[in-house]
Amino acid sequence: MTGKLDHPARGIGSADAEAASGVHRMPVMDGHAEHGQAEAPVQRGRGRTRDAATTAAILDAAMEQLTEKGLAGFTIEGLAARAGVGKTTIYRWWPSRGAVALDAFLSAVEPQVPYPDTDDFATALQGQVLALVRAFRDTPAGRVVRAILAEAQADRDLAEAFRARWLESRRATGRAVFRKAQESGQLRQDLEIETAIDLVYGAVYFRLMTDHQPLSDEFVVNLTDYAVRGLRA
Amino acid sequence: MTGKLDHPARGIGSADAEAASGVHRMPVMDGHAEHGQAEAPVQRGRGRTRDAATTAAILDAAMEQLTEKGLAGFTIEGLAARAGVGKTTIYRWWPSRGAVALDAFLSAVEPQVPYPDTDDFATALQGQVLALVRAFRDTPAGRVVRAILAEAQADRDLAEAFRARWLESRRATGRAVFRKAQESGQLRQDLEIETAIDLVYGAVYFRLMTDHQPLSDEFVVNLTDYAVRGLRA
Amino acid sequence: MTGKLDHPARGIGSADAEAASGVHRMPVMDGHAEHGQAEAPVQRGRGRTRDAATTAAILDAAMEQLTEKGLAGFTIEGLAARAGVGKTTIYRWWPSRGAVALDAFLSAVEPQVPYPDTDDFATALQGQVLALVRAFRDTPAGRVVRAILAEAQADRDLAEAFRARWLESRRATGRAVFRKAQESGQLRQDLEIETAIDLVYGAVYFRLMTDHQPLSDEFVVNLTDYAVRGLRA
Amino acid sequence: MTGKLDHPARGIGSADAEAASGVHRMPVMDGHAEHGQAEAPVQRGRGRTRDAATTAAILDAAMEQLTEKGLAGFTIEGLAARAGVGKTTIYRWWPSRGAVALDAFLSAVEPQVPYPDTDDFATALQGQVLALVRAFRDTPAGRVVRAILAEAQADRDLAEAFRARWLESRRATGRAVFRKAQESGQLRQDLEIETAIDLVYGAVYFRLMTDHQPLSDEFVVNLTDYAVRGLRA
DNA sequence: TATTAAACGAGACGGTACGTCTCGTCTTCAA
DNA sequence: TTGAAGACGAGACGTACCGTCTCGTTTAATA
Repeated sequence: MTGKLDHPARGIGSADAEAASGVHRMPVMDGHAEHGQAEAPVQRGRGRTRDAATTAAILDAAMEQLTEKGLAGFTIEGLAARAGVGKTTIYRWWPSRGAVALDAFLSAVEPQVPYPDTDDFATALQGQVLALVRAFRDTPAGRVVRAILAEAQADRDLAEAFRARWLESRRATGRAVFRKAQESGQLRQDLEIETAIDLVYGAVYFRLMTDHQPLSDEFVVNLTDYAVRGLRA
Repeated sequence: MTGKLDHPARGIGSADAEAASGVHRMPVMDGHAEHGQAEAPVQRGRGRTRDAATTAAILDAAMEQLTEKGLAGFTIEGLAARAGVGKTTIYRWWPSRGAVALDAFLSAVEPQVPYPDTDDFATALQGQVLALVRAFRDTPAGRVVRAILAEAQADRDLAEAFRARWLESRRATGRAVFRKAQESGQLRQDLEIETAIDLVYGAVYFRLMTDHQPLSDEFVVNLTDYAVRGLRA
Repeated sequence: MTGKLDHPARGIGSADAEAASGVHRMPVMDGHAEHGQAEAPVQRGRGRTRDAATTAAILDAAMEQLTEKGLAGFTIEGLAARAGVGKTTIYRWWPSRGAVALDAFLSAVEPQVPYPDTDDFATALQGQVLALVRAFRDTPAGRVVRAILAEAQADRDLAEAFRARWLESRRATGRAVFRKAQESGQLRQDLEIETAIDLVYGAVYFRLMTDHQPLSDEFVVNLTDYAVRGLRA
Repeated sequence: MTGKLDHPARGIGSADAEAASGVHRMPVMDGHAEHGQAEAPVQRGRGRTRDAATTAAILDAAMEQLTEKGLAGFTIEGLAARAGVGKTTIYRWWPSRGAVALDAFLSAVEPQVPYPDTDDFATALQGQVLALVRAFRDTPAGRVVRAILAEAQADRDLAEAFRARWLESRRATGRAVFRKAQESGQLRQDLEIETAIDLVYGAVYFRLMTDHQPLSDEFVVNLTDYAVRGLRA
């Protein structure tokens, strides 16, 4: 939790602890949200319990809406209509459209994206970048990330949440790979790892956002080749 | 002109010819707009002529508004009020708020940004990246570019215009430097230049957009160091 | 309902049935609207119910605005501001400013306007015309009717609504008086009643609209005198 | 001239003198405007003289526009476009759209509408009312008068001009007929003539404005019949 | 015959109001 | 208490015209 938001189960935040444990807790319901760890539905008080189907409908509708209509057509009102849900229900659980988009994105994409387990740094890096680029290029994920990043430029909470729940979660994994390669002598000892990571991924996000050149496989091959040469011992 | 917009002097576009010639024609008036080449104010028919002061007031107000209020507070209505101008006048010349932002940005930033003229590639690159990073970090330019890029995610025309009038215009210069270094043997012969450029600048724009790490001078030093190593012969 | 408007409670229409029963159903809420007959608030589904205070505020503000500023100053925007209400709320219930004016007028004037109960036709007629003329001359009603009639020249729905809800409702009463006088031998048997009514009231509305001569009591006396002579057996 | 308007040849006004002489001076150009009396074009200074064709084009376009599009579609901007004329030219000669409409109406309708010259009052009256009703019913005149009257509800100058240049001009003729009939004993001696005129014409304008019953020939026959009975000695 | 001032077309300009859209909040009823 | 429905105040959107103001061009009386 960022602590800035007063609602008990709001859809933005939950970064620090998760980053450390590598586990991600979704604000969405069971089944959709849980990954590797049991979690009680937190039953408070008496009233009607939260409807898992409703939450799922909202997140699914969000992905569809974003994919079909793009950022401009992604409104809370339209989302509510598409999901067959009251606006109140959305506002009860998420503070903004960006927060919904982020949750929808994470719940859809997170399950994917493995990390090739190789000892060869070059192979591992290329494999991972290729997986990311293909997700951005061939699935709705690209469109959605663009939307979230755009939205985040005017929404500090969303920016922070995206950083913590997507970027940092992936960087953590990446960082480990870089460190292992450093220890095994494949990368130079004095490497500034954050900059090194940006060297590779910055280019990917840059093409995603500006689209000035395609996110081709060839691009990934060249990019990782140049990067590995630049970072090795 | 992109040819997609029917208005003779609309604020987005003017890409193709300019990219080729390296000359940029602003939709704004003389003085503001001209760079190195005489240009007729394009007298069309009779009517009252466009008011240079008004255009300037709008662009100035746009920079102020964006800097102070950010993307969220940058509305056509607010801009008109601040510039002391009718909304109609803005819509007459620009198709969207993004287009105004782009023109305002270019007319404010373009005059700056030199290119260090050195034969040493590493020095030249570092110098230029440093200049860009400092502009993004220490002037309103960074905020404005973020706003434009965000806006461009939902506005294809703006995306195209930003690409053509800012990115491409700068890449053209950069490309020349990369090629010269290639010819002098400082860079490998089979270099895929577009990817190489992204290797460097992608990281800069990534940090600009996500803000996960600061755009420090040290970052630039490391970044260009790694890149140069990765790209050399 | 005229059936031309798709909204369940739109401010124009509701003519036919009402004319027949002499009962008028306002689109406004209870208290304001009901006249002599119980009526369910038409509960549709769940959502928040219409706010009677808001409706009243709008109609009151409409009367004030029309009275003070006249037709030219009677804008939806100004009305919303004066009533402390969002424009949306007005557009939700009325299709045009004319419709608001009509409702405001009817809800303000309807409660008044008795009909002298006499067996003498001449007396009854003069009494009623005098009441109408005095309302037009001495209360805001005149100004408002002029505005509505003006607006109706370019708005067929409003014209129809004004006809049905004001004119026809009053003609129905008048027609009865004329018929009774006809049966008691005070008026000629072959009287074309519609024309007869226009003979009297046409002159009143004519002076209201053109103001070429004052709507004086003396005018009413002469007018009804001439008319009674012209229509008697 | 009303004296309220400062422009030398403005399209509203010219009431008093004309009413007295029965002659109507149009602010429009020769040929179109003059009726029975020579009039100097009032040449002031040297410049280019007013273009009769332009004026005619504007008035013709005004009639067409009003007839086709109605009051709502009758805008200065649209009129200028249709007439192939600059807005300035219209504003130079008329203070408002109502003024143009009035001039257009008068220049189109005035030439018509004779007055049957009979000694029998009933015949004369019926003849004239019939002519007016047919003009309102079967020509664009009706539509245009409705537009002008509507506009006049929010434009005192137009109201005054309409009264003086159309209503009063016709009443003057009518008054003479009523007086002659009074002298010849066909109408009662103590007749209040203004009211008497309204008795007849009020009904016509009422039906024109409200359209609650058709402006049929039969209506005219009954109307004048009842009126004549009511006014005779 | 050249001058010159008004008329004229075009259209830029600061405004106002339009009617629509979406926001985020609030209120009501049903589950 | 959740959730769907939807009323509500707020305010920006992009458009249409308003009436005023330059512009450059045309036209005809005047000097």
